[in-house]
Amino acid sequence: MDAGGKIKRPSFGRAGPMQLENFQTLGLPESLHRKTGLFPRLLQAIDPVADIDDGWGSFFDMRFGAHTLDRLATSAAFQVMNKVRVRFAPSPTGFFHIGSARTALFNWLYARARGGVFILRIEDTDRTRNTSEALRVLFDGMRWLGLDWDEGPEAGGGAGPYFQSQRDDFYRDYREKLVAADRAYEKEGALFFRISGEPQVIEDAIRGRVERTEEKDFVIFRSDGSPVFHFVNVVDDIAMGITHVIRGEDHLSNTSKHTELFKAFGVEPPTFAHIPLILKQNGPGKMSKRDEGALIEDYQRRGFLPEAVVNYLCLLGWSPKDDREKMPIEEIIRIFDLPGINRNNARFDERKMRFLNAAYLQEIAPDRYLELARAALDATNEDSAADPRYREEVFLLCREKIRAIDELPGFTGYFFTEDFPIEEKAARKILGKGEPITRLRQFLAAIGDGVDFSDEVALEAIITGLAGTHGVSTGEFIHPIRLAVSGTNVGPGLYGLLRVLGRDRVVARIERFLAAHG
RNA sequence: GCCCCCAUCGUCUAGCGGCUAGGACGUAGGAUUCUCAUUCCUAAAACCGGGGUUCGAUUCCCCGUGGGGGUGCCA
Repeated sequence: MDAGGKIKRPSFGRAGPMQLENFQTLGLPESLHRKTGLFPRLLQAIDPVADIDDGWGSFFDMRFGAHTLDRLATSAAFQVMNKVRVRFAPSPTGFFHIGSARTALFNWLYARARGGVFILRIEDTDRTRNTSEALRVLFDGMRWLGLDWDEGPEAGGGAGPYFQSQRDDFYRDYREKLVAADRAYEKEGALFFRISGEPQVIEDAIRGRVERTEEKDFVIFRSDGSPVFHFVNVVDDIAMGITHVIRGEDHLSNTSKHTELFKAFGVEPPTFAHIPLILKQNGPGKMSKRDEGALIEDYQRRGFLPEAVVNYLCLLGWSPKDDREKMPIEEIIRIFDLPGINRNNARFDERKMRFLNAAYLQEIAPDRYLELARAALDATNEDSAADPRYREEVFLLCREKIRAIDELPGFTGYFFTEDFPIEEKAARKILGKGEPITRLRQFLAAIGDGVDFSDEVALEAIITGLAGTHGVSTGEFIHPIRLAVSGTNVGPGLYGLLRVLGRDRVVARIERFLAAHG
């Protein structure tokens, strides 16, 4: 301990195991160090960057009987003592930006990882646009991603109201405190905050120590009487008992204003964690609303799977450190922590998100997939007249080919019309070698005597039988058949394709093809 | 201009003094003798530069450079 009666914060490194010397710095019995595998988790469960004051001594003096430290870290009593309260505080703009979504996600993850409380607070001061519509976009997006909030609009909670537009009483009270303490003064109609001018040191959970000195007094109430962001943000965080402020790095430079305010109110600032920004896919700068792929509702509309979007967003600035990428959210919650977040900005890459989406898409329940597929095709109206059962067969068949639902319409065209084009390039490639016309005739002849088209195995047997009989590869049959029935050389496996199209379509299409090309 | 943050393949990342610098997306070949946008294998592909510290730096420090952010009576 130093003269101030406080133990200096030990340097744990970033989520690494705790060193013996740090251990000793905390004044803990050396024997406990043998449980070193448990300590990092315990310490992180408490707070990776909190000031270690003498509360620690008494904490460790408490006896938890036979409880291991591991159990202690997750015990109900411990959780209550150290309840994490985080908030996501968006301004309803009518869009749900992907960067905002990730900020919400990291807050939510942290709350869930610590058994804490996730609060949604709406920063709707000086709003003029259609707020209810903007709120709907936000709530829909949050719920779609699975980011449920414990306190906030439509959820209640004891620290409300959760709309800044309804918190004028708080702002007035806190304003009075500053005026009474001579920390605020009026000038040109606006109310200015009188800074201390002291260097503001923040121990960022991600970046470590950051020091910045605020140099000018700043406005906290406009001349029209309305409070500005810095003020309401801090007041609400105090009033709502926020313990950890997890937000974008674009706020890092503002944090010195905020710590000035916290201190002016006599409140110890919360732990800050400034997460890196998401940069646009192409070109310089952070992603903005105008950029391609910037909006959550866009992915929702295009039929992306929320678990894939969430998984991808987790990987943008955070990693499990062990090469895993596709992970269930429960597992991410289990190992998520603040120091594990990167410090550098990350460029958004829709291709990788698409890759993850494909992986999830192949494993979701058929009913869920079909629902998404129907919605996507309803938009094109291409298949409106088709039999519902047939539609489902088509969608299921094409699932393996697509990475996201928005690619589905590109695969289904020829299933729903007899007037599909024969791709010139594919035709040239396939008709140019072997004896495709002969093979088609042989195939027609072979299926003439009652092959069961609902049986892919039987269909395969026909083709392999024909290939064997005529001494050619199965491809000699497969490629021309695919071309004749679909007009292209790419698509689902042939036997499934034939099964779904059914005998009537297949025969008619091949005959028509022969008439045109034979 | 001033202030703050950051820096490993094209992209997302692992690495916390000694490694053939690992994985993933994407890309290029090949395989699965059915295409392919699936799967599998292989390949190309990175430590921004310069000084230190050290027996030894991708790793620690400093300076550049580059990128990002802030600097509103926006949030």
